Amino acid sequence: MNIGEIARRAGVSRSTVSYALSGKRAVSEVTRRRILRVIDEAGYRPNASARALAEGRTRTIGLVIPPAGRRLTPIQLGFVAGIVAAAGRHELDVLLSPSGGEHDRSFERIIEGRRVDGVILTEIRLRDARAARLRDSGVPFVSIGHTVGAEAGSWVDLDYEGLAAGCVHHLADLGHRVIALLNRPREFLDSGYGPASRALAGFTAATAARSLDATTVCCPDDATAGQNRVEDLLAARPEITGIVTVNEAALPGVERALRRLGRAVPALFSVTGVVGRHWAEEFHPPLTAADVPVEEMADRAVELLAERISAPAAPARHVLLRPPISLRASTAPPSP
Amino acid sequence: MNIGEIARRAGVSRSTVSYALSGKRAVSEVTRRRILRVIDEAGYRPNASARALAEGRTRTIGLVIPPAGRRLTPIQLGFVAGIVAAAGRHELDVLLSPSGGEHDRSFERIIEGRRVDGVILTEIRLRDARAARLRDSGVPFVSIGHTVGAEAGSWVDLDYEGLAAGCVHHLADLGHRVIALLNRPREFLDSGYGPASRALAGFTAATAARSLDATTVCCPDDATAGQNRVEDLLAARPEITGIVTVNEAALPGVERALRRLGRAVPALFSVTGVVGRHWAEEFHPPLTAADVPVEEMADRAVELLAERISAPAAPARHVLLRPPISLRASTAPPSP
DNA sequence: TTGTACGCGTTATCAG
DNA sequence: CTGATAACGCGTACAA
Repeated sequence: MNIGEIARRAGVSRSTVSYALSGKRAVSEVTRRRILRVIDEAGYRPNASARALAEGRTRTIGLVIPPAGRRLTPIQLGFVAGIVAAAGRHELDVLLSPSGGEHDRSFERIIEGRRVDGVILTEIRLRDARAARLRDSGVPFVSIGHTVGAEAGSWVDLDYEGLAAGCVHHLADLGHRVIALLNRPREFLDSGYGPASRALAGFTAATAARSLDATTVCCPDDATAGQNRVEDLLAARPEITGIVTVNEAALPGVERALRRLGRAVPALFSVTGVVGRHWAEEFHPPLTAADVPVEEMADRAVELLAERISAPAAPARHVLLRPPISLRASTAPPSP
Repeated sequence: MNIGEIARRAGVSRSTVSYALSGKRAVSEVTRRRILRVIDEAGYRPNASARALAEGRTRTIGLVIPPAGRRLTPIQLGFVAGIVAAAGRHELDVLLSPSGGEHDRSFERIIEGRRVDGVILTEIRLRDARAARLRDSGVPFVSIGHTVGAEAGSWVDLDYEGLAAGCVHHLADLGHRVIALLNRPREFLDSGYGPASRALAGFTAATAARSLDATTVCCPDDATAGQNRVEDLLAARPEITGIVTVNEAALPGVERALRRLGRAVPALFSVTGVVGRHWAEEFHPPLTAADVPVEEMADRAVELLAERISAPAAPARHVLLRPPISLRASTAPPSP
């Protein structure tokens, strides 16, 4: 069933059928009703490919995520779910592209074939080949996360610098004097991954401002590494009384390490940081932390992208979110 | 840049350009080279929408996942990542549709607009409105998971019945006489969710066959619930020496409950089951369990779908996987 | 208020 | 071996 057949059955031209459906041109009420009845009887739906071709837009956005090899974290999963939901509210479908490096097949297919009206990039790096590619090709895009010098593109990000500093101040206010930062993996820091480097900057600046004794350590994104790092850290520096972490995947290991070392939380040891709400709630005791507002970030990213698609010439917009630290039960004054 | 312009610059017809690219008709070497050079210079890429229209296929598959409200488990995330990767190997893109209930916007958009050549359904239910809808509309589909009476469609599934039985036999062989099944949430069982009901059936049959004292309990998909369920279970029936679980999200809670109750694993208590490898490895001690072969299931699902797309009339195929139980460190003979 | 023509890429067909 | 043409299916600028 196609629009021509509907037109034939309704005794009108194809354009009249199209206008009756879109309302972009006046169609007499009688004609419109007749057309709609025929459409209803025939169960006609416009073909998306033909529509995309004629309109010059696909009503689809691309969502670029790290390839399957690198394990997706629950936060990234949250972005995917949130973006798909938000896109649905804008009547947009989502094409998933697992692309990391330079010339990625699925990424190229999507861009070159103009399969999408815009792209959302996640896990953006300092020099991001995908962002450069999108700029060159003129496809509107928004990134979740930003890098310095990326002012040209729109982005949504978390103020890791301010949040890490906020955590430091919280611990300092409670009376902690010797604290540590449990950061993301070393490679992430080295490759200029924003959250890792900005958390480090915020932590360093705030501990200096409060004259705290500060240690920082990188940690792979898994529980075993988290356990090892914390055990090593407290063996080397037993005087540490609190940890700020931005590595949520390490949390179960942090919990285990502290238990094994007899550092009861929060009586003898405080833990805080920036993590997904799920992880904060699963921690024992529940973690006092800035919850990553995954859904809000996804919403804003889609919103920004929808804007850039409809007005590509408008100036880029930047959204830097700074959620509050949710007081739960993992921080307290240090034991004397 | 379009194919007509390429044809003009190369001094050939549009069809020759197309044939030179696809190889579906012989084109002289000289002409072909000239065309390819022009294409290269102009940076021409066929428009995917126009190609989809002409070919009558989109080179895209739909992946239907539970909506964002219901938390996605790491296994589901694994399916998404695995399917996207496998689809990429078939030169297929993936359109994500978070759809659960009856009339879901994004699902309808995808099906009615013929935006996809086929669909992969996950989290399939006993009477699945989406499966019925796909059957009616004639869109090829494959489901991950199956229900009785769904013989008409192709599917890939895990033999939860055999796997649960295998876990029971493993515990029975070690000498356990009183064991329990920690199942998925009660609503899942009630709504005819296959893995939950088949695990229950396999567990029940095997414990009966081995004359074991068996208890079964449902458990919401989270750690806190897991802890509560296990604590309640062992308070009511302290003689239980082993647990079979198909609820991976509950595992961190299971670990906590056993520790609190002083049931050292595996010396005093055994734990086994069917869970994603990641969860098995994060458990302390590492969990002896049948690892859900997420990647293989994703591969097979895409493969089956590719077959159904190319030969829709061919009979449906069913793949029932039964991975081995990986011996790690969480089971041992019961203490005397 | 309605109809016509165009654009997009692939492919079958007919004609060289 | 190559070219020309039409059809696929839609939205929409433009003409009537």
